[in-house]
Amino acid sequence: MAREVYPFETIEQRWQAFWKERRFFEMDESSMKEKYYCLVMFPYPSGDLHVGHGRNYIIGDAVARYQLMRGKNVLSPMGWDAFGLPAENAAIKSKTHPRDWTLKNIKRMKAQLESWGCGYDWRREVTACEPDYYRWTQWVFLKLYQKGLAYKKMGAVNWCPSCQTVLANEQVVAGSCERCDTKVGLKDLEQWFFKITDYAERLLKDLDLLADWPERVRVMQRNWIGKSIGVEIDFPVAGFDRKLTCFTTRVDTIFGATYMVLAPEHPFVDEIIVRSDKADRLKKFVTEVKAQSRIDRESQEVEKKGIDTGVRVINPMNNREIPLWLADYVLMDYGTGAVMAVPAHDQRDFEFARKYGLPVEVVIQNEARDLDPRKMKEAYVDDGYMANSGRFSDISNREGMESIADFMEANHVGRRAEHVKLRDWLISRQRYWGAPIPIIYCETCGIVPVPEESLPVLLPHAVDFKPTGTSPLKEMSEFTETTCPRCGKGARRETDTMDTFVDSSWYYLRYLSAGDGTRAFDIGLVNRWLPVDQYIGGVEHAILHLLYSRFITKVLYDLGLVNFKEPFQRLFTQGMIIKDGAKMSKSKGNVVAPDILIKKYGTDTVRLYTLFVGPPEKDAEWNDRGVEGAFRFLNRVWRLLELEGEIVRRVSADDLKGIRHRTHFTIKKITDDIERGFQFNTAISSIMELVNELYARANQGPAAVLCKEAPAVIREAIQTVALLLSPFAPHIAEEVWSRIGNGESVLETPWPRYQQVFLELEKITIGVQINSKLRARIEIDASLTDEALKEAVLADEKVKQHLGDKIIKDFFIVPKKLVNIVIQ
RNA sequence: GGGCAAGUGGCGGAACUGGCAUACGCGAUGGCCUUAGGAGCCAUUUCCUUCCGAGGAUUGGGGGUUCAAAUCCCUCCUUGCCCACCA
Repeated sequence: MAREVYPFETIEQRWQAFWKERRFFEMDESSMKEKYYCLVMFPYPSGDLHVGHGRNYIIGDAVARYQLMRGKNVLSPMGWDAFGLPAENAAIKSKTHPRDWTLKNIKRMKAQLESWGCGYDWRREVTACEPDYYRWTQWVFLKLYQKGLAYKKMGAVNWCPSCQTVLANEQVVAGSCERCDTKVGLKDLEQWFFKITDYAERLLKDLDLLADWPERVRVMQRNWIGKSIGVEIDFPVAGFDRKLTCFTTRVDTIFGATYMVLAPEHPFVDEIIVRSDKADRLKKFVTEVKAQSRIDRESQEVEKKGIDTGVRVINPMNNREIPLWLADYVLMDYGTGAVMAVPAHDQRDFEFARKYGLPVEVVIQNEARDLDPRKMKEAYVDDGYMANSGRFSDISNREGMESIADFMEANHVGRRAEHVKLRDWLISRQRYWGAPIPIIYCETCGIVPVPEESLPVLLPHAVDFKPTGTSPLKEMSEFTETTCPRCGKGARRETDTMDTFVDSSWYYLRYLSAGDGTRAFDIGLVNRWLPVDQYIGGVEHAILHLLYSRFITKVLYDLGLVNFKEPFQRLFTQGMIIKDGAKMSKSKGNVVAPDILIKKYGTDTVRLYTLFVGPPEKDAEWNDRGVEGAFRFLNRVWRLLELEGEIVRRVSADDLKGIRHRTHFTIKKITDDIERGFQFNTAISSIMELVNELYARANQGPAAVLCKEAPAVIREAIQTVALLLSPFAPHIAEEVWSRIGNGESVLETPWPRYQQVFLELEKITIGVQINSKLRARIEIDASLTDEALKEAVLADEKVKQHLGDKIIKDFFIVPKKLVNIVIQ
């Protein structure tokens, strides 16, 4: 049996064609209107999109449509983060070329985006794996190279000894290679890095400029950069003519240092081994630690282990000799790779000292001054008073920190220093499917950058994939063999490609100049359109992508190529869509495909439900029954067209006041909800309330007298429903508007404005509390004075009943809301 | 272990600056319409008690501030996310 539902299919097709034909989403460079750059994070083209992905694009589209109606010149572009590992995996598995696989997915996903009714300026589409894009990614690399911000050094990578291949962290499953199950180790390789640490301070400080970013994202970035303030201390090594420097944030505990620990990778370790009588045991220890994969090394499960080197270092504060150990818990790439261990006041040192029987000495006392190393079960890490610290004893440890630092600087045994956790950005990938690093190695000239005019370094198309995942570029002489741009002699090309995060760290600039074969971006255009007014994407990119983009922007700023310091003015991170308690994924089999739902209920329903399901910044559970609810609502909206006359015949003068109030209240509410952080869920619920009120009027008895104003007021209400609904359910909104509105398209109609006079009511209902308990509700004139209000409340029968003859102690009035009568 | 969120009906969630808790939707129940209802419309729906007037309880638990607390403070519990040997 056919259900009587609104003809969503024809409506949606018609309006999508109309928008395209009228080019509503093509940004007009010559327009004098205020610009609005609405950017949704460009997707990795992995194949089918599900409703969880859809949330991202639907939010972005709703924002773009709202801003168009606010009269802005909106730029809403879309592109593809098209390089990356999955394409290579697919190539190996199904014998397709990564490019074919990627372009096929792009085609499919583009069709899905269009079926959602999302409007983009497709003239500006960018595809990161195409030469006209990655040519400029290579150009960005050269800019960093010229500034000394791209450099080569040894770096450790996950290595599968059986496949002879570098593995990404995600290819290491429980310490073993995902393909052949061999135990994965670390291997040092020459790698390209970007010197992001040079920008750590600015990346940290400029977070203050990003007041419109979610606080939690700023906190995550701050923690990731991880600045700590402390002191670098030089410890002379007994019997060696050298010092070991360690960094500490707790210089106040220096008198309690009972041993020092080096990372096994520390360069001094080799010197020790050469002169040690237990060289074999030390070598064995170092080898064991180095054999651990990164995952194992950083796992908390594995117990810390260490070994005494026999060497002793001298504490510069008290000239005491303490033993030097090696331990796997000290990392070479943080601080100096050497740690002074204070077991009494650091939990990790405490556990290590207890395990190996090293002394524990209290140098910070608690309030009760009763800390005793023999009785301690854990380290005392709080503030306290200096103890056993020579002339620094008895002052507070905070004071001690400063005094000791001053002393060290004066006596040249240490200095104040800052360290950051942030590491330089390793951009080399031993992969095929990425932008080739534009570098040439020449026997005579050394490392030579490819000249800008020779870009792009093209990725060869005809390649042969090994099942092990080894990059095929290495063995392609037609790629590797070249001539040196400097001396003309034979030379060899770099075969590493760039991390895909490089591609995505500048794409928002390319949209302004997509297709321009002469430059990466037009400086004038970029400076006019950036920073992005609203960036929208998943919180999983809160750290890396956003940090790298900020970094690249700052580098371009320093090069005078852009005039803004931050690329993204406002950031919105939407929550995930959950199904059956878990994130949607193919492997879990809980994916909700949008195509079926769109076919059954139409795009507007899917869009409306997606926005209604919950606050967009939070995770939300998908419920197919809820989709039906959204569909019911849109059908109710549709039927307003035929109910209009009925409502007009049934409304009284009072009803009209109520409807007009509700109409204008809804305009205000929705505008506030959108402006105040995209609260689409409550915005939609208030449209539902307006529609519900119109239905209530349609179902009551006919009015005694026909109101002259009725047709205009009811028409205004229905038109308002269409306009307010249009960012969320644009197709039905257009259809309703075109049938009863005054123009062709809602997109050419200004966003409605509310009138203050209609927001104010003559009669209001207030709650009456007696001793904070609600006892009555009374209707009063809104204009009543406090005195008159009090009188009216006390005259109410129900109130009188509850008051009895009790004495009124206090009478609180909350204007237009409630009163609270306090009695004995 | 650290950091950040969050805990409200059977469910998703609302409540803006401390001011009528549970808007809106889902589900459920009843009615109307109907040959039929998996359409539509209407009504009820936090829980307990009820003589049907109403009364009492309620925002993870406990305590506090206040005329007034989901909201502020203290404390405990639970869940989720991110980071994690960071010296």
